[in-house]
Amino acid sequence: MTTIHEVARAAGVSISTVSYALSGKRPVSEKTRQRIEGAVRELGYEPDAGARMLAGRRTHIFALTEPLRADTHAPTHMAFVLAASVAARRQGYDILLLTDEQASEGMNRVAASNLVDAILVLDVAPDDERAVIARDVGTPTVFIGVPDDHQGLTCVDLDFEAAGRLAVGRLADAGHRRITLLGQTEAAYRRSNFPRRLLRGAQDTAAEREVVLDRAASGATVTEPSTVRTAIASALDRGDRAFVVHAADDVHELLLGTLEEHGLVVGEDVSVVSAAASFDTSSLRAPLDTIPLVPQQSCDLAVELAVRRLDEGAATPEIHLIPPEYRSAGSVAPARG
Amino acid sequence: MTTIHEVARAAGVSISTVSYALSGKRPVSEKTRQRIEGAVRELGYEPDAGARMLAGRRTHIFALTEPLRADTHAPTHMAFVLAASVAARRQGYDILLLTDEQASEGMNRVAASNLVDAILVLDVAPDDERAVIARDVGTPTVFIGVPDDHQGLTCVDLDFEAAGRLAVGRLADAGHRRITLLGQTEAAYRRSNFPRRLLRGAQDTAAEREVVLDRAASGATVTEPSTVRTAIASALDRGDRAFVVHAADDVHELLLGTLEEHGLVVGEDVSVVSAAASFDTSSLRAPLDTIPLVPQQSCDLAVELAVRRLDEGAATPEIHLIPPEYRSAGSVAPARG
DNA sequence: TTGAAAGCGGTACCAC
DNA sequence: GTGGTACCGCTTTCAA
Repeated sequence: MTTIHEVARAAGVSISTVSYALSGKRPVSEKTRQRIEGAVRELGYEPDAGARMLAGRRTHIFALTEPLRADTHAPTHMAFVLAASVAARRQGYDILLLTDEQASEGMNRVAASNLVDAILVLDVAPDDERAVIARDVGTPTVFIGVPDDHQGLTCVDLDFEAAGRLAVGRLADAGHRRITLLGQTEAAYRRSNFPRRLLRGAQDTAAEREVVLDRAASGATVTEPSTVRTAIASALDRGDRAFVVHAADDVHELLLGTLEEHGLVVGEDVSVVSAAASFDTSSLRAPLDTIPLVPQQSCDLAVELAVRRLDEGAATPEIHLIPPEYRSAGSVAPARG
Repeated sequence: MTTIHEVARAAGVSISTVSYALSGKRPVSEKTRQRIEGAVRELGYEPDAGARMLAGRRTHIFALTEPLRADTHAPTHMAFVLAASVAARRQGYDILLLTDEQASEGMNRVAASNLVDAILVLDVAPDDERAVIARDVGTPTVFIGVPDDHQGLTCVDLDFEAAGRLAVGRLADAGHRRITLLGQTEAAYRRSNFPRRLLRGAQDTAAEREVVLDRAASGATVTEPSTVRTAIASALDRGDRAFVVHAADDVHELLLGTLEEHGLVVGEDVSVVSAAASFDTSSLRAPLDTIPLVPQQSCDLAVELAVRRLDEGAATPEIHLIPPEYRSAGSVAPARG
């Protein structure tokens, strides 16, 4: 194992100079810096993690807690884990996983042992027990998602309410007076609060714009194709020709397939807006207007907030809602007659 | 922050006694142990991770590398990550995530900086570049999966070949002379080697037992419902009444759905065996004979091997293939006519 | 059965 | 611009 002493000797300088050359916390003459960097490369030096943690006050590790409930949508979840990991690495941090029971219990453990510099919280539930823990661990914690009681917490999330308003607003703009919100499973509305937030936004705008908002869940706990098809058929019977979809990719496929079966062309006979989808909607059979949920965006911000808190000391905890963005793809048509 | 000194003072002993009382590496009288444990609990003492890493030679962290290719099956992958995490925790280890580019690059980094005690490798490709890295990092590495060139590596995996043999064997036992293997996507056969291993086992036994083995892939890169349906219809036309399924849950559903549409009852008119499924087959519309792939089993073994290597020094690298287990559920019927 | 003390490999202060 | 060195908090010899 190469130590900083060997690097110092090889470069003919003291260990403190090596340390400063690498951290940049003190100016080092160009020449000696070059020599040090040469020695580092030649010896394949990498600072010992344990020593760095002990001497410095940074571990360069973030914890990522994820309960992984049985009904977690795996692809979306993986996208968030990946995004968090990428965001952390960009700032020089590694991710330590706290899954399952460890999601809560582990928070205290890693905080008490100074294993991590900050904690990122995924898969946030309305009554998330991690909110309580976050308030009294001394470790900076950032929620990616917003629990009902978010007092004193730092949270990052897409502004789902604004997304709901935006989706309904655009359809209302196109002249639609009846809109169906094809939403998440019923279980999701109970388990998380972001579906409700989107719904509220949609309802508010519907009321303002005086349009009727019909609702259709995509199933009880998992997507039920027959339920979805029936719900869509009913909507069409009612005369609805505008849909806001806030659901997984398979529900999108089901909607587009069912509309096709009914001989309706998206962007002509019917209008569809996909809201807060975390997957790539461009792989669907028809291009859809989208208000995307970009995991990387949330995670980048979360990491940035954590880093800022570490660098600048205590910051005001607050909710950071990312404004939704509307991407047109021609799936919204003017209402007819 | 509570340190070992404070605990020592509170218990009226020296810090070394505290250390030994907690690690158990030296006998400590019952009385003093009680006092120390009391102090620990009262002060909420948790050893500093950095100090432990530096002084001891253990970080109590395992790295978990997962490239997360675009076509990774998210639910299965998540099951493995969770299983690895649980297995590691049971032995007192935390999991550090190395995703994406870090999957390879990170291995060297965490090894050189002594951030982890061992590395677990997920989502193994036939020509996995991590095999090369594993051979020359000084850190014990265990593959969950088997790359083509596994010389000098420690690998853990289900014995897919045996699983293939077992599945075909049972169907042959039931008198079937034509069997269709409804397999993975074509991309999967290129990207991983476990589908090929299962296929080879199936083919071997088919040859031995003189049964015809037909093949049907479930799609090019992702499941294509129409492709699957067509393939099943062809198989039925050919007179095949026995299926081995080695694919994701949606393919299982498609098979069962299509058989139903054809008026065939599983366990009576047709026989179906699900091989190496990592999901819960009991939630399918019909109970299926299963040769399960249990992530927890592989991960427990992988962690055990890693721990053993740390405790006992170098061990012989070798391939550990977990014998498949056949679980009957009445979905295999005697062949007719 | 217990204690004292020498490191582990860095960081960052204090001098020069 | 550079070097010396006192820690950081724990593990583990060595001694009693």
